[in-house]
Amino acid sequence: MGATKTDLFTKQQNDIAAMAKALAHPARIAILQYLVKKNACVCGDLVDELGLAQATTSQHLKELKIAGIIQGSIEGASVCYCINPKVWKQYRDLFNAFFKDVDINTNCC
Amino acid sequence: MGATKTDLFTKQQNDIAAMAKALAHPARIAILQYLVKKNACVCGDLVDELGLAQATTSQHLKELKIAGIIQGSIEGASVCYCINPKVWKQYRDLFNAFFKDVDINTNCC
DNA sequence: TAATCTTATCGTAATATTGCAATAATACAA
DNA sequence: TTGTATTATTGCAATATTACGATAAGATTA
Repeated sequence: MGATKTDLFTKQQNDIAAMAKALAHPARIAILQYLVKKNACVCGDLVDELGLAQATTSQHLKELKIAGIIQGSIEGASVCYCINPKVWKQYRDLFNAFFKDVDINTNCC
Repeated sequence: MGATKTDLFTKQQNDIAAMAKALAHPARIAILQYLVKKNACVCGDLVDELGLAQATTSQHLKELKIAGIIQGSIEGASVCYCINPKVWKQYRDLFNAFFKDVDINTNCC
């Protein structure tokens, strides 16, 4: 026990949950907002931006990379990160599909 | 160490992360999709629907209730659940705001 | 080359989440 | 009242996440 029983659910349900999990930490939200705000590659200053230890920041970046929503490229001694716009749009579309069209009058409890 | 350092981040960042966390499990996605599909109060059959133990299902329902996205009302011996449309729309709007307007050409890495 | 800078990874501790059996609590039926 | 049905809570074990110091790996500089 302790591990999520993914086999009980559809691929789509697991996919949505996995995307949500990637967003389920304020540091990762902060990283994504920073990259979106800069609207470009950001090299090196993410550790200063967050206030977390370098190892912790690196770990959050790794999770976002594994989720596919950001990408990094080595630029000399440092690494440049940016949003992966294709995956970003996939996230947006999946969440939009999930949230769309709930009748306000559903409230019957 | 081990606990999220929420004080390092803005209220908005913590709010988005908290919402994402509520959605970050396939069982909770399945519950929400089922309630949306039924588009009404659902009494009692959620345990059969999920395939998880009754205690586990109850725990996921509790998390969704704490997040505010569903509400339950006692109906005799059983409990009826439905989407809280107000909170649902808040989620939708916050995610929409988060995902909107990322230029496809940001990709520069 | 040696020192320095940047990022990733390892190891470890603290905390959180997931899952379930057992049990409690409440409502209803016989 | 007694039994049954439904949901919540408790207690526990397994696993996952978060955080950070130490260290490694690679590039740049002196």
